[in-house]
This record gives sequence, structure tokens and C-alpha cells, in this order.
Amino acid sequence: MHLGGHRTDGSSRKRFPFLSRLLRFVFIGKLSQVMYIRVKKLSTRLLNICVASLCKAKQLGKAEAVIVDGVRLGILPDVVTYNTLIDAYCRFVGLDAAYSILYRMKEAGISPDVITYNSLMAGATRKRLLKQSLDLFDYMLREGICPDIWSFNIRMHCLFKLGKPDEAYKIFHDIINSHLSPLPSHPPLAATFNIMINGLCKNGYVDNAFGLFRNVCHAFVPRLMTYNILIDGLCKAGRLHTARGIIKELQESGPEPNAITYNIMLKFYFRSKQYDQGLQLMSEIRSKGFTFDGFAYCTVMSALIKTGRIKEANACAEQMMNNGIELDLVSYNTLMYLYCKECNFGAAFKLLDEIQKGGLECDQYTHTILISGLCKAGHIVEAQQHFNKMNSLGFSNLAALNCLIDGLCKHGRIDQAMELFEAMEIKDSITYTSLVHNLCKARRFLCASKLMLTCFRGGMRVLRCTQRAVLDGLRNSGFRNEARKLQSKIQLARMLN
DNA sequence: GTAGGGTTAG
Repeated sequence: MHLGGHRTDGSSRKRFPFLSRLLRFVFIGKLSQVMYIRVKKLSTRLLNICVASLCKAKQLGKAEAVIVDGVRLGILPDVVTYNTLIDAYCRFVGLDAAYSILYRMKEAGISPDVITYNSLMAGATRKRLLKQSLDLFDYMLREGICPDIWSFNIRMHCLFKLGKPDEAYKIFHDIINSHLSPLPSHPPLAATFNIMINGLCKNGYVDNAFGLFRNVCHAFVPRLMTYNILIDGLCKAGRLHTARGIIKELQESGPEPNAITYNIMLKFYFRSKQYDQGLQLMSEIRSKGFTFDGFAYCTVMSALIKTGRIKEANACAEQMMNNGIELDLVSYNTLMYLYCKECNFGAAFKLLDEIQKGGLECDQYTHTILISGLCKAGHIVEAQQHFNKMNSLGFSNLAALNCLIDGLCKHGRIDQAMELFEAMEIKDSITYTSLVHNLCKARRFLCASKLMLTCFRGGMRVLRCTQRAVLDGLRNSGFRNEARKLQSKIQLARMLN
């Protein structure tokens, strides 16, 4: 049974006899033939279905052309037409483009509604323009438009992304309390729970997320998305055992998994070093008729690279490219990672050009992966050169600096690394761990000890094995007293942290 | 309109 909402399949086809023919032409891209069957016959409703299908296929230019033709034939777009277009521009182009549609919409005398603003807020949240998203909410209120449950859902999501779980929780509380019968099986309310569970996971409250999942389970059968969110959250928090349990529950009595579930599960297997199960799942996915998408290829490739299975990773990369997967920046960055790991810097630098030729802009990941690769291979000068280039492009990145620090240390330039360290404004526990460890290797234990204490004072930690390296080093090289002092300071820092 | 992929220390 289907109550409310709209669908573009059979039910519409019965009401509009030539719709299926129309849509077929739209989908195969023969727009001239669409024109041929006379758009004149279209009502605004049909125009909207047409615009929606083109938008879904990312054919925004064609969607606009259809609207223009519609106007010429006397079919005027309405608020739904513009909302569809605004949503698509938010997804595939950018927020500024969406705002220009909003402007044209107002010029055409059509007032935006709550759905218009929800699309803009969701678009801003997706593109991490979080303040803008919150401002849009306030602006909507000032315009006298009443927010609906989706507006609150999006606001919650935005607050979680901003790292404000307390404020997000307040909204969640309000939404739940505003419903007389808080059964989360109602679609937008199910989304509220999903956003809450996801937000809790992403903000480090996996236990609370798990608790909420268990508590609301009795009120509704968890949908696939809920499972996906929770499994992913548990995996990322290192709670592999609990994740395993949920996967089992899903396999035994849950909904049929989709490509996203499989990708999360693949990541789970590779993360928990169950490579054989991972590879087995890969063939299972294929046998079920799923084809690998860019997400799956990147997950598998990076797992293979990390575990040193370069040959298999290469085969995977080739398959991805042969299968016509449209490469986005993440795929390119994964390829960059592969070329760097196999020390094929010719291909790596060539890839930089390719990315730009493909109309994409390298980001901080691209540059950092290259710098890391150059450092590990001992090409410190080239790494520094690329670091300077990256800086001049406006990417300042702690991860890249950490790579340089480590690279300098490992290739006998520990004093240069210390100089760089002194000049750094921001340092994290990786910076300290790397330096302290390398100082130990160079048997400069007193210096390492001093640095480690600075790290503790800054509220950061270094790995246990690094702590032990410093303590053992001090003891074994005759600094027993210093070792004792350091030990008590470490204990104090542990208590304070 | 809410879920999945890419970088750094050991």
C-alpha cells in the first residue's frame, strides 16, 4: 500500500498515456523527439515529472531547456518545478547556482516554501557550509515559513556535523515530544532516529547510539539505513565484535543488504584483518549481481595497498578503470596512494596533471598522499618542494607536516626536523610520537623525554610503546633517576587526563 | 531531505 508521496512509475503512466513514451525518450537523451511529441500537451504536472527525471539524470541544462520550452508553449513552472531544480543544483553544482534559481523563482512571482528552504539547508549541510545552513533556518522563520519535521531533521544533522551533539539532542527531544504517538515507523520520524544514531556515532557516543537503537527497536523494525549507520559507527569506533553481532542479526532477520551495506561490511572485514572473509564477500557481492561502484573499489584498493598487496591493488585499479567507473577525486587520490606505495612517482606526478585535465582540483589529500610517498621513499627534497607548492596553493596541512618531520628524521636529518617542529604553530600527538620515537632511535633519550613531557602538558598522549621506548632508553643508558622521574610524571599525566 | 570510499606516527 502506498499512501501519499508521489511516484513516477506505473501509477502516473495510467493517468498520462504518453508519459512512458516521453520518459523513455528523455532517458535515452533524444530530447528533440521529446519536443517532437509536442511538449504542448504537457500540463505543469507533466512538466514537473519531466524536469525531475532530467534532474535525476544530472541533465540540468536540458531540464532548464524544457522549462523554457514549456513557457514558450504556455505551460508555466510552479513551486514544485523550481524546488526540483534547486535541489538538483544543490546536489550537483553548488549552492550559489541554487541561489540564482531561487532568485529567478522569486522574479517569476513564485514564493519559496518550506521544501525550497529544506533543499537549500540540506545542500548547505552536505557541502559543509554549516553556518549557512543554520542561517537559512532563521531566515525561513523570518520569512514567516513554518518549518516541518524535515527542517528540524536537517538542522539536527547540521548541528551534529558542527560537533554540537548537545544542541542536536535538544532538537531531537523536541521532535519526539511534539508527537503524541512517538512511533518511529513514520518516515520522517524514522529519519530523525537515523540522524540521531548517526550523529551520536560520528561524535564519539557509539554506546548511546547503540542504546537508542536497542530502545527503539521494539517500536519499529529497523530499516536498512539504520543497520548501515550502526554497523559503520561500531566499526569506526573499533567495536568490531558488536558490529559482527549486528551484521549477523541483519543477515538472519533483517532487510536485504544493499551496495552500501556491502561496502561497510567489506571495510569491516579489512579493518578487522579478516582478509579472506573480505575477499569471499567480494565474490559473493558479484555473484548476487551487484557491480562494484567507485566506493567499493576505493575501499578494497586502499585495504589492499595498506596490507602490501600491491599487485592485487593494481589489478583492482585496472578493473575500476576498465569498467568505466567515473573517477572522482577520492578515486584519483586512491590511485595516487597506489602509485606512491609502489614508488612509481612518474605516474604519480602525471596523475596530478590528469586530475586537472579532468576538470577536478587536487585537494589536501592528493598533496599529502604524494608528500607522504616521497618522504617514505627518501625523496625529501622533492617532498619539501611539493610541500611548498601545496602551501602556495593555500593548503596548510598538519598531516603533511607530520610526514615531513618523520621523513627528515628517518633520513638522518633529525636536527632539521627539530627546527621544523619549533616553527610549527599546531602540533598533534602524531607529531610528538613521531619525533619522540625517532629521537629514541638516535639514542637522544633526554631530548625525547623532555619532548614527551611537553606533549603530556599539552593534554596529548603518545603511544604506550613510544613511552616504553623512552623509559627503557633512559634506564639502559644510565639515566635511572631521570627514568624514575619521568615514570611518575607519566602516571600523574594519566590520572589528570 | 538521514547511511558507505581517500592522507600522517607506531
